[in-house]
Amino acid sequence: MSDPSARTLRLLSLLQARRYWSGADLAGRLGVSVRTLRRDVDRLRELGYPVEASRGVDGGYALAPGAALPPLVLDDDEAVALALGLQSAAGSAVAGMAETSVRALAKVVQVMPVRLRRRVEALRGATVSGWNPGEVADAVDPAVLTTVALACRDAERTVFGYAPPGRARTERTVEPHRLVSLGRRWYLLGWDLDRGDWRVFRLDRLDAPRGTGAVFGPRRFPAGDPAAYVRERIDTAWTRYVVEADVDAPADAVRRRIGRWATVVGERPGGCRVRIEGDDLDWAAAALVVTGAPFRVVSPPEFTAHVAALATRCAAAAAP
Amino acid sequence: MSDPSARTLRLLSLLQARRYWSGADLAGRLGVSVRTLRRDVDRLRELGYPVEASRGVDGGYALAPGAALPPLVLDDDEAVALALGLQSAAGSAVAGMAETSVRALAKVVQVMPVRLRRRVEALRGATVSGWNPGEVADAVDPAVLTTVALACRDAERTVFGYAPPGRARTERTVEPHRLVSLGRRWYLLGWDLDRGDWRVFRLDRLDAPRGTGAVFGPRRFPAGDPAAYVRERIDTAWTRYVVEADVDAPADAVRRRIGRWATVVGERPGGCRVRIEGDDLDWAAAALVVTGAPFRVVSPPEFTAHVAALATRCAAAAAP
DNA sequence: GACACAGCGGACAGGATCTGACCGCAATGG
DNA sequence: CCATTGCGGTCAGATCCTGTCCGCTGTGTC
Repeated sequence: MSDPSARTLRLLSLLQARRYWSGADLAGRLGVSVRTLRRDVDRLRELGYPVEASRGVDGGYALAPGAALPPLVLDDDEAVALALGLQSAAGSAVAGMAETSVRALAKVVQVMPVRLRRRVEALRGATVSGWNPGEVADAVDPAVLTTVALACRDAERTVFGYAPPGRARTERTVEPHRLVSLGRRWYLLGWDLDRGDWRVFRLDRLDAPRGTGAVFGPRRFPAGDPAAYVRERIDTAWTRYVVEADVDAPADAVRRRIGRWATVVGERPGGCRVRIEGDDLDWAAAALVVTGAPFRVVSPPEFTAHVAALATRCAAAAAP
Repeated sequence: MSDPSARTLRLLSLLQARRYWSGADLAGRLGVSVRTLRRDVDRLRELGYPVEASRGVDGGYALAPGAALPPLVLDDDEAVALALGLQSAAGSAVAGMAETSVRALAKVVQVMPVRLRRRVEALRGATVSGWNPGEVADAVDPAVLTTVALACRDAERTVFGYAPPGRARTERTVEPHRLVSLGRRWYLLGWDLDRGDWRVFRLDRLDAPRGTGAVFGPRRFPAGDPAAYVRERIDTAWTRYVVEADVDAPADAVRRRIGRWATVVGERPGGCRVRIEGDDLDWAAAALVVTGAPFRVVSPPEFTAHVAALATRCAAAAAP
């Protein structure tokens, strides 16, 4: 361990693996004298990573939170957990969070050893995403997601198969521009080389993407905000409904149980009104079932009919 | 940028920020000659990070997956996404995944700048966890989780408030030993200094934990496997039920929609039998509702009654 | 097949850096 | 008051690092 730069990296990882280190310990681990260790610590501090030192008996060093996040040194298990966590965060509904998660995920996956990638694949089967179950069928393969994200970041020409609804699968060659997450779907905005025009692709209809290795120069996207462009272009025909219902349970309790899917829009003693938006009436009904409380449908009429049908369905299910 | 170790770190981060770099670009960014850049690249390779180089026109450098994950250099947004992702992964049901996620999360949080930590806090409110809603009330505060995880890792004596069910909150001083995740609850196994014995604490009943700074020597846990010990000690009295039902929908479709909560235990043409385990009958009923298909309750009798009640509840809800 | 491009790596010399040793000093806690 | 532990100055010698120069080797294009 003679090389200073290797040692600096190693020191950083040691300081992340355990909080408190005595100077002698660290010096021993790095195979240098304490004096040199002190110099290394100084170097880290100059690089902006605040290493705190305490003197006296039980003194030692600890890496404190600083202005910037230091390079994270993670072991195998942690890396796998991270990849899985980011995958689930990629399905998050928070604006902007999904894109960022995918970016980070792509970064990690790019340099992740193959054996770890295999572990992630294997575990992904076991950990189903927490998405609205009605949408799981449309879920994007994380491998596709990260491949495309990397291609966007690196401006790398990409080939993939694409199957528009009702039409045959074709091969496309595209200069990927931006990934856009709308609702719970992912879209790729890119310049279609075969068509010679900007196109929007739904990621769940896209398969086997691979970079060609060819890097393209920056092509200006003319239409301003990519997200807005995608929003205009996509098929907004799928039924979108807004369900409202009165629930005979305190707003707090309701929020606790179904706050993820519903918003409380009105409150009264012992009850509240909730609104559920989505594109699956069964799901809305299920949410109201989970409250465990009596409720009354306010709107829309289709939902009233749906719940009535559900009543007979349940009655039949409980019949001997 | 004269210091080699700073430069090495920076090179690593550049290689993570973009995939392909030409030698000249990298040298320019680092403020050194191409020759020195080559030497730096060699250094990285010696450290075990496989930097691939390609020659000829459009040649350049790229960081490839190697034997070990290189230190990850993340920007602010990515770090926040990572923390949120790991938080949700900490609620994952996959064995062992939860513990690892928490460990990684603790590692990140320890060195995360305060401003980022605040952003994570703020966003956590917005992104509700994907847990079984029936359990959200028992959710552990991630701050508590990470603090305790760090204390375990660093063998740091810890003080916290603890409120056993039905008894008053008391202050405890503990040498934390292991975090155990069982079902969807978290437990801390530790040596209670006041009681002079090993104790198990439920993390959702624990508040305001803080390290005392005192590091304790390794105290051997005598009873073998901590997880088994905790499993024995905890209150297993909460009702646990197993619901089975026949659903008139193909197994594939059912799995796609409610695979997260139910397992398909039998298959027949056009239908299948599912099993749902948990501690909330409403939740099981909701899962069946989400299938959108007719079903029949097989067992247990309580559930038949529950579904019958649900039928009347729905009928009432749909009544004008 | 010739050519340009871009990475590879040897050699070299001057200068900068790094290291361990030794020193006294400054907090800290018992 | 004392042991412990980190801090930082100084020094000398060894080491390294850097830019320059050069010829070589793949790669893709014309």
